[in-house]
Parts: sequence; structure tokens; C-alpha cells
Amino acid sequence: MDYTIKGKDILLKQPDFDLDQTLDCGQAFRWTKVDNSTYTGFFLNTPLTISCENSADNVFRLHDTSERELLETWADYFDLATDYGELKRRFSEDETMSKACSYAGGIRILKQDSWEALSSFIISQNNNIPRIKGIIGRLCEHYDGYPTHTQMKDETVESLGYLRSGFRAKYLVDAISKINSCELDLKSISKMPIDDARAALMTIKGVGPKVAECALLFGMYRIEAFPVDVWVKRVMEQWYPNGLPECVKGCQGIAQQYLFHYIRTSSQT
DNA sequence: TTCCAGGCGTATC
DNA sequence: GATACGCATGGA
Repeated sequence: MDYTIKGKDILLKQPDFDLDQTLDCGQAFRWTKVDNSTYTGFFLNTPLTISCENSADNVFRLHDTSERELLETWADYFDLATDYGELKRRFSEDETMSKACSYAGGIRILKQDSWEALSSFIISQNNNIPRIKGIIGRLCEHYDGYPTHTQMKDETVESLGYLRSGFRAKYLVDAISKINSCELDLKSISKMPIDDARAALMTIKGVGPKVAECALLFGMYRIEAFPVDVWVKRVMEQWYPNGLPECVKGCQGIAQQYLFHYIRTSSQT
């Protein structure tokens, strides 16, 4: 990792990293763009303001943080140990993947908290990104930060009414109940074989294949998980009617993120 | 106004 | 097991 300390800030040199493509691409819902090159957001309840200092040199400024916080939190959250350049070279053996990788080469998978990812993607179903952000924003405002499932233990459909999350409130309540009763344990699910992990998550009402896959990919860093939403379904029909290419094997989740961004922003409907 | 959104549960065959 | 339909809400 290449960084220098500048007073209360840290300058990080990091290739294959674009803030718009990573923080505003529908994998996390608590990053806010505050100006053309700057985002503010959180990992759990640790805040960060990060800006692109020099896009040509891939330099980023992490505002008002510490070396310790960088090493203990942000290096992991931004998946800095993974060589995305190497991954993109591998993926680019396939023509469509090659286009997707060069279209948005600064995508990274964020290693989010498992409960936050699971609950966020429960909220995401049959919903659009601005409204997902609105619901999560109201939740975090109410709790002064993203609540743990333990903090939410007494919530009911009625008490969650202020979220205006519609039919999804009952699904949140079921997830909270199954986790707090220890019927499900997210930490052990994260280590299960992928089929078992998926099946365990899908015992929650409102968690189907798509939400389970997103919880695995974005909340448990299971990069072999492959969420298929309406957009990725279009990708599969258009380019991969016979399945994904061999070169993405084992990292389908990361490939999916390039493809999702590619079709969603290039088709521009 | 109507359509749609990082889907899923349920009914029906 | 496949397919059709309703679902809360709000932006376009």
C-alpha cells in the first residue's frame, strides 16, 4: 500500500480505483457525493470523507483519519489488497468483459458489514436506488448510525412505519428475529459452502436468490456469488446465453459488478 | 397518467 | 417446476 501522512489527512496512491464507480454504483447506499471529487460515508459507524486528489496519478485524500484507521478499517473496506489490474487482465480474455472492464475500470468491491448488506438488499428489492438511499437514510437518522440487528430487536412493522419501506418492513422484522434468536448466525453463514450459505439466508422471508447473492457478495466478500437482477439478466440474454466465460470463474461477483455498471450506464434508458 | 425500480411470496396449473 | 400476479412507495 502506497500512502503518505499529511497532517490529519492521508494521501493514498491506488490504481484501479474510481470513487463514482465504486461508491455510487448500487453496491453501498450510504455514500454521499458532496462535491465533484468528494464523497462522505461510513463503514459501520466510522465516518470518512474521501476525495480524488489527482485522477491522473490515482491519488486520493482520506480526510481527518489516522494511519491506524487506514490499516485497520479502510484498507480492508476498499479491498486494497486485491490486485484489480490483474483481475481485469484475466477477465479481458473475453470480449464483452474486456469492454466492461475498460468502460469502468475503477470499480472495486466494498467489504461491507454483513448485517448492513443483508438488510440494505432486503430494502432494495423491486425498488430504485434513490429511494433505497432514502429509506436507509431515515433508518440511520433514527438510530444515529446504521443500527445492528441487536439494536433493532424490538422493531415491528408498525414501529418501522417511518421508513416508508412498504412491504419490505415485514421482511426486515423476520431477518431481525431470525438473527437475534440465533436461528441464523451471519458469521457462520459467511464461512459455509456457497450453496448452504445461500439456502440459510433464503430461510428469511423476503430473501430470495438475488438478495441472498448480494448479501454474500457485498456483506461477506464471497466473490463467487453472482447476483442476477433485471440488468444482469439483460447482459446474460444478450451476450452470454450459454453461461459465463471461463476467465471469470471463481470471481463472478467482481465480473458481475463490471457488467452491471456497463449495461446500466451505457444503455442509459 | 402510467411505468418502473439491484425481487419475492403466493396461488395455480 | 413453471408461470402469473400483487405488492408499497415515489421518481420519471
